[in-house]
Amino acid sequence: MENIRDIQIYNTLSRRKELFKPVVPGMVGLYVCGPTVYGDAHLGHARPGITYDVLVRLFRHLGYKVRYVRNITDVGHLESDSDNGEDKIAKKARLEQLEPMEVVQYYTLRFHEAMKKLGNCPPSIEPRASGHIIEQIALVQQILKNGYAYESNGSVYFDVNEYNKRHNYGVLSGRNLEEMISNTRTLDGQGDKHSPADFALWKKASPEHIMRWPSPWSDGFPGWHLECSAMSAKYLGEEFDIHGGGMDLMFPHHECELAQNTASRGKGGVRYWMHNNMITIKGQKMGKSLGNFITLDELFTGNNVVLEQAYSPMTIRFFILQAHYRSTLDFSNEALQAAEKGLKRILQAAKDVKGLKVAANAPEAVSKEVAQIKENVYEALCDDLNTPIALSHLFDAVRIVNQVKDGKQAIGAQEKETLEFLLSVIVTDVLGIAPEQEASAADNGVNKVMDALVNMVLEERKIAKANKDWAKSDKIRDDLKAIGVLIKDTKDGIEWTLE
RNA sequence: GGUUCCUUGGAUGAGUGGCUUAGUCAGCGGUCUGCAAAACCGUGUACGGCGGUUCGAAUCCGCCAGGAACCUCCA
Repeated sequence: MENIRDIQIYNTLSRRKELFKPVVPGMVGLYVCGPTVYGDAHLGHARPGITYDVLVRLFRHLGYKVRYVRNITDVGHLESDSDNGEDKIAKKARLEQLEPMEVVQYYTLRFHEAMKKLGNCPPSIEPRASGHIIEQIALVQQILKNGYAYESNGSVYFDVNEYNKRHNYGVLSGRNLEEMISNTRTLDGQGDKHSPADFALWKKASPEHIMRWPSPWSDGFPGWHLECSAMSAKYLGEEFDIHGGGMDLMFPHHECELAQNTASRGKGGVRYWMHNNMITIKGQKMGKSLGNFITLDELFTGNNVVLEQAYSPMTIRFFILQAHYRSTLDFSNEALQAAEKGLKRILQAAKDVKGLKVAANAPEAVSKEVAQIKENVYEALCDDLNTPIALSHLFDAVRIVNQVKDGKQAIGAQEKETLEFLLSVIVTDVLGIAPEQEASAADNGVNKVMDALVNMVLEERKIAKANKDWAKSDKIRDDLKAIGVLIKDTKDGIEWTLE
């Protein structure tokens, strides 16, 4: 456990990096917008999952106590903001002839599974919108009471113009209200709204709408933006540290959330807004609208025409960590394949570092370099979560490990300890990069038998080699390779790994 | 149309006034090896174009070109 040190975080509100100062010393409250569960998670969903996971891991590593809240949106998220916009969950349920909550349950479990495979820690609290209707109604009442909302035909809308008289609607996303209104695409009227910029806090349900709850205004359902305001305040308090999410949520979702917070309790409630950038494919955003997304399951199995092969969850994680979270990251087979090899290299070194021989004393240059690498890694991570730079320094550590392994460099016990720390604690605990979980065969004895068999075959090969029977020796190597056993002849003997 | 952002070598992707202009992958040369694999060492005409500011710019400013995101749902 390291001591708490300064962390810089880029705050969307100020558009610059700021020194992180928690509301309560030593504690971090983090709220991240989770998925709307009406479909399988795709590569794009992996990004916030991994980004905020590393943030949480870093804070914890540095000694902070973190409460990580990530919601599940299971109601209120409409296909469009027009009056006939259908609820995403309800639509899926109708199409599949399922109960909406069956849809929610199914995709929530699939989401959890994918996040787990990617090595993400589960959130401390994972609240659902449908479980917080009471809190959301109370929030609407408070906003009404404060004069920033109006009821219209059973629905309640946020009065953006009224709000903007005293506050600034648009601070977060950097736009101004007049421009927004003048640029609003003309829909066929605006229904019950007073202004096109207004957004729904509560919507009256049409007769066929199944997901509905009683409220003072109508049987209906909460607006999409409401859940995050209600649940973040409930679990993290009216003022908390960090709110994260994808850049595409900045407007309108986060802008509205901020307005709701301010309208109900007089302050925005969030100290640092963090936004991760998008994953692109051929330069375009991967997303539902363009239909150009690849689901995580497809990536893990290779089952998608654009994929040349399957990519392991850790490869995906490594791929994402090799780019800074505020940059776009372009998907391609080539890039994933590069990530796969880089990952393998770092994991191999993480394994090798444990067996390194230690010299009585190390050259001063190496000693200094190793210490410097550790410092550099921390500096990068604490500089707005610069994982690509942190990884580049970790590869310096990898190089030293390999040099020592090859007998071309000497290190002392102290250096070895630091290298081990970097490649286990930092790589595994902080970045969450761990060797892939072996198949479930791990404990049923199959592995023991496998070990014994491979070793027997290798013994044969050793004899062949001793007799300079290269044909036989190579055949054994090729045959083993065909079933996925890779052989390396090293000066310390033969090593083998499963592909 | 409005707002904002981006354009770095073969691919990916950091950096952001000068310092060695990361790293990963690929390529090339070498070491090691029976060969291979791995590893190590060496190796890269890179900063969209044109101007300007500056002693000095890929980094700041302006214009141009190309691309993207948001403005409707999206992580």
